[in-house]
Amino acid sequence: MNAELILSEHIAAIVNTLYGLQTEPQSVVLQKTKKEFEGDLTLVVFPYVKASKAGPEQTAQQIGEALKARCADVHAFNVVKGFLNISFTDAFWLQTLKNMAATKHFGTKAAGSSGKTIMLEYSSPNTNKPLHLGHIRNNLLGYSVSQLLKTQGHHVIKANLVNDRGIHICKSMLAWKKFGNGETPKSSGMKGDHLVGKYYVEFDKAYKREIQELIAAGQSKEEAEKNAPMMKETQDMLRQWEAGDTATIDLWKTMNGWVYEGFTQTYNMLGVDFDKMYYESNTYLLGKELVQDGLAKGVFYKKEDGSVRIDLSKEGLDEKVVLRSDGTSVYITQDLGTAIERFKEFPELNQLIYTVGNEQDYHFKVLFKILEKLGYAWAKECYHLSYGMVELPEGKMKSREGTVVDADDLIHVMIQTARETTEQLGKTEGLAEHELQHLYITVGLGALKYFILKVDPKKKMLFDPKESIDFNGHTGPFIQYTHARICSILRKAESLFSTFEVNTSLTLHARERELIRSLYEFPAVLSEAANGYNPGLAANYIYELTKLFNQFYHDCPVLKEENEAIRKLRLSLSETTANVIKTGMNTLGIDVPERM
RNA sequence: GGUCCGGUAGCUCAGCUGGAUAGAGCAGCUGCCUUCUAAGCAGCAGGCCAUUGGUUCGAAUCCAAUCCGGAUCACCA
Repeated sequence: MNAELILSEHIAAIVNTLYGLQTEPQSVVLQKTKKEFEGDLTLVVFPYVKASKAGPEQTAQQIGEALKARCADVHAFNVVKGFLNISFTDAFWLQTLKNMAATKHFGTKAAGSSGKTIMLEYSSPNTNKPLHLGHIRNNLLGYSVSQLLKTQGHHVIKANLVNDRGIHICKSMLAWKKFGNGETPKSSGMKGDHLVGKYYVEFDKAYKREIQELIAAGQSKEEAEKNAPMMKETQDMLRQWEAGDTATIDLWKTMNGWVYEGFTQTYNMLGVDFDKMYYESNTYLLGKELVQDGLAKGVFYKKEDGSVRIDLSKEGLDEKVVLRSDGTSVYITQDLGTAIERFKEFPELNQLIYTVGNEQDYHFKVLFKILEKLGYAWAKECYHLSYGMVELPEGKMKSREGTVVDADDLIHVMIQTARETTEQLGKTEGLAEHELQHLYITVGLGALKYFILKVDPKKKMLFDPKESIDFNGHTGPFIQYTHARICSILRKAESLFSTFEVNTSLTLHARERELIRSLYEFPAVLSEAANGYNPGLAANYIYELTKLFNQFYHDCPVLKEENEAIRKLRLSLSETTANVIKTGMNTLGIDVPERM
């Protein structure tokens, strides 16, 4: 029942007999007919004019006539220049709708049906400061891609590798010890991650003061940065941590605990979750033994200074250190170790995806190349889901300059705006208080998530805090609103009519046909979005579909339609549209309300 | 400097495996609520697809060069 498949088989056969070609059906290129022309699918006939020894119009005419003669689903065709526009019969589209309406979870493949297991790592925050807008993009993207992969029948393990150790955490710890006076989230009323973030800023202030003093005392900037007591103490603290000093470890656990409580709240608001938590404090030593392995295999080599390196200059990359001269490992060593560990832990793993910003493109190139050189066959199944930075009108967000857009603040503003808008419109009488609260969250976050996910992940995106995120037009709430409208019809219809059946001998209204055609594309869109790791494709499709529904809604009465068969068709069409909107938005992690 | 990514309406973005007159939304202007939710629908206006050359029946799309912006090239993570 696939429109493209039907046509391409017939067309291949036609051009082969007519023009003596040997065209495969797969190589017949069809495209959606442009809106301003009559038709469903369009064949560009230029590739065949040489063989047909006729002009483009004539060739198109010939193919069109042959097609209509041999394919019962083809209703009509027209030729514009070299373009053959083909229309299917209404019966074909009605049958298509009937099938879609009868398919449970239309557009998605059954869970686990692909037999593929994919680990997708995302979020991976540092525990020294709260989440900001950049993390939001990461979280939403990672979660959405995991949802998209699931629609293709893959088993997905969502993983979060928390960077819970290192010099930056020690900075917050040191500042808290020095200036904190025992402050806790409880005593301050602050969310734990924000409290720890506050001391990270405190550290920076104190550190900068010390540097200024040392410079004033005659040291160079570099010397001052190295010699500042705050920095020395932090490094001491890191050493104590690594040595397992009880007091340091206790403080570390306490403060990380605060951060986790805060993160959990933010994750819950964003509606993202994880199947597997990893902590760098457990994994940072991984990968060291691998260095021996790499040396033995001749992949790595040891320099005179004792450091171990790999030369990737032949691959167009540089020389990369994998073990410092003091024998400690660097970031990439850990990453090598954890990757290998994960394939050991999950032998069924087919793919490993890292959701990390494009500033680390180079890092992942090197990482995957080293894994390949070490002889791991799965190295080619590692993928860097790289995304662009979120920028402000002034440029990049800089935490030190206080220009970051805080995740919790932004979420709060979105929910607040959703409340104000909803109250202004006043369409929610009868909803209980907890339902209203839920609605504000759904709409506020719907706006935020859609705003971020509709943009191609690869591209950097701009966020202007002065212009709040819209609720009209190409937005999440527009789509949610349409869904609520459909639900309203369906609620009323339920009490009136029992079944929404499709009579395939009806004549379609142009709006109906457009809508069915759009619904029909849904499975292909989901698979394309999943294969390209691009939620933006799904987001833009849902918007197009929603716009079409609103036109249909405007032009075609549903409940008020007097012809029963047409009314039932429209109800079925409405219901299928609502399902597709819901399923589609679900891949974006966006909930759709039944009333708003 | 090497490598990589990007440059489409005033603004934010689609379109990029070559196809018809380059699309949306916002902002601006104009209509449409006694009729299934106006968070909607319809319309007007807005463009040298950074520039130049090439490939061909055809280029926003592919190639090259140039200009502009960003990232990266740590014994940081």
